[in-house]
Amino acid sequence: MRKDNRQDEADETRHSERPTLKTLAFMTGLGVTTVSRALKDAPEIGAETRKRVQMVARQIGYRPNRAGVRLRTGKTNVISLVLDTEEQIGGFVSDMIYGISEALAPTPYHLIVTPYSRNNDPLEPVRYIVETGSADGIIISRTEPDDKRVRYMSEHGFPFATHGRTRMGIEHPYHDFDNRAFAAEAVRTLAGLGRRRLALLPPPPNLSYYHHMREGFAEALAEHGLSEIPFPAATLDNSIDTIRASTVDMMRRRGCPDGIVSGAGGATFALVAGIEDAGLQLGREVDIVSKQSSRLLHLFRPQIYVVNEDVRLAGSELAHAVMARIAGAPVASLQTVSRPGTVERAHR
Amino acid sequence: MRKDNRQDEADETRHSERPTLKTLAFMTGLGVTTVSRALKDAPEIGAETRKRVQMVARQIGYRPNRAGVRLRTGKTNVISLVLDTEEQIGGFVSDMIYGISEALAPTPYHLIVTPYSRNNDPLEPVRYIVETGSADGIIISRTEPDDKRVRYMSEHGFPFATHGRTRMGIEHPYHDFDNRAFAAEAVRTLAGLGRRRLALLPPPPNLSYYHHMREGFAEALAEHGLSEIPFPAATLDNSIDTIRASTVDMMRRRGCPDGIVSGAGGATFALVAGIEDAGLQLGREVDIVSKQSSRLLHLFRPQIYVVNEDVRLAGSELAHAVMARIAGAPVASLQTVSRPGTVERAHR
DNA sequence: CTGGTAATCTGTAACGTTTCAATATACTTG
DNA sequence: CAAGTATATTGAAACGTTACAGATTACCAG
Repeated sequence: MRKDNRQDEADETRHSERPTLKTLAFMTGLGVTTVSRALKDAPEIGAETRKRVQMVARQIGYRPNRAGVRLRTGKTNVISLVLDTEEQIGGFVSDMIYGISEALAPTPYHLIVTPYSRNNDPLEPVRYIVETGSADGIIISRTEPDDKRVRYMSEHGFPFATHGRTRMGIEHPYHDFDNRAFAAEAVRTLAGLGRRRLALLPPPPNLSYYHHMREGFAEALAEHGLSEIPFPAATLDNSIDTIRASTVDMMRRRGCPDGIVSGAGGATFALVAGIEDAGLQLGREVDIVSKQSSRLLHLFRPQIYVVNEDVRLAGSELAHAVMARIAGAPVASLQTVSRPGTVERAHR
Repeated sequence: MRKDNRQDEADETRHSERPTLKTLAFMTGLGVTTVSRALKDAPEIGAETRKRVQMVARQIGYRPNRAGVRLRTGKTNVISLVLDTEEQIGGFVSDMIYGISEALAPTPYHLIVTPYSRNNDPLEPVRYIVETGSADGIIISRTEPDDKRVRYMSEHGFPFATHGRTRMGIEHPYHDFDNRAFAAEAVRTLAGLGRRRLALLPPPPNLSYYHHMREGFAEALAEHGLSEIPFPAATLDNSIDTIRASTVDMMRRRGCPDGIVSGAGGATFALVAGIEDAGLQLGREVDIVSKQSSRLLHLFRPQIYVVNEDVRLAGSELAHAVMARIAGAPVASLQTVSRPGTVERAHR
């Protein structure tokens, strides 16, 4: 008395429905278990059977039901990108997403975007994902030297990768741009132009790369015996108007900087506007070296010196890192830092 | 002989595990079915029981298991945003995502990003989602007047919303920016400045809003008795270099335009660079009216006249539209067009 | 009282998958 | 040839949820 009989036949009739293991089992005359195993190349399945099953599966376009797998195994095949919704000007989010997508495309993983507002607790979305198991891995950005989220995910053994490094004695996968090298190189460039009094427009001081950038800046400053003019209360996170006003303010003082290093392309727009508001001219009274992820700065003002950051690459690296981590790869192999390219200027 | 007894007790012990309906059933002393129904306010559940269950559920932080729901009901609680990965310069993707996220945040829906390469068939990702049922609804952009994807989803009764309208006799939810009004208003502005020979930098001609923009452009041109100078083979999709080169080419000819309408902020950067390459000056020999989604154009060149498009709003509208469609709302109520704001210029 | 009906509540099955323990078959080996 | 063993295959159970068809109780009309 095979009660399955009834169902197999029913299965046969529902033509338009999506094929399941049961469908395959019926078609091949095998049991569901065998089919399941054959599809994942289990060793205890006969070579011929395996081939036969896989062939039929491909023919009828079988795709494992994600909900079924997820329910049974807990594996979601989802990578979650956790983002803050307070748009940074000219943000690099789209590039990051494209990079991740690119890496995920040939895999069974899907990308889901989990937002949080910067005024809320950044740990919250992470905790939600870990507690509900709604993803297999997480990618975060805006990493801090001592990062709650990193600690939390580490303690819970949850796979993740960070855009940016930490300094908390926890080893974890990351990808980072070498902001130290960038800042140092930027200062050297300005020194080479004869600039002596430099200012830095840095990221907010709670973020890891603030420190890297500052270190590189300070290091090269000392190296060339230059001095720093402090930027009054402005960071890359501020609005265009804030940065612009802050810049005007700074540039109107006596002893204003003759060289500025900017950590992001969007902010540099505001920076330049401020400089010009103050009646100064780029390449004359001041020079700027700026990082950028888009390619617009050279069009904006050809006098700007530019270092490109490939955020798309970062996204791709991060995606590969989380996946490898999920697969159990050792952390040490999943930490990459991309060196900045050379400082470029528009060739007109 | 209640075989469940064993399991209920086991359930009781696994403290750290995530609560399920069974956990709730055990705690309240009710059956799993009752609990399930109580949580969704089914009418056949006693008022007191309902309250009791919901209270306990809230206390212990019960969250329905998505895989369970999905497997049983087919409901994924996922909205998929289908994107092409060929980055348009200064693309608005991040804004769109933020807008969608915003709308989805207070709902059980998650956002998943499904990319496709522009050289591949754009129908493919859509078909994948529909066939595998991996989302409850889809949002697409780069809508064409006769759009395969729209036809496909319509025929399959799959909920979706498009960024941009179609002209194929199929009613469906959409959100669009009134590009016709934008172009017309842009032309009027240029006419008001005494410009007589206008060029349009349009989107690629296969997209719907190409036609809208062209119509508005042509209409206002006729209205003021102005003439069009054709833009040689450039669209908003082209690279910076292409647009720039194309612009130089155009501006060096006799009878070059004295006014240009540009459909996107990113392209306008290239456009301006081209104009200046040709030795012309903005506000003197030429004026530009450009749409933008970021706020950078005024910083770039204060002479540019700008119309802002709120892509974040678009995202939010689209998300609401799909969700409403999923819930069965009539299509007619889910079609919105946002009117452009006034043409602005930097006030220095 | 009897029989009916509304109001509450409940067990079972099913969604598609994988894991476990078991079975059937063929092949060695002493 | 008995007994063990490797090979190939299998059904049942479980993951967490909801739909279905019953069950139990209380109440009311006749």
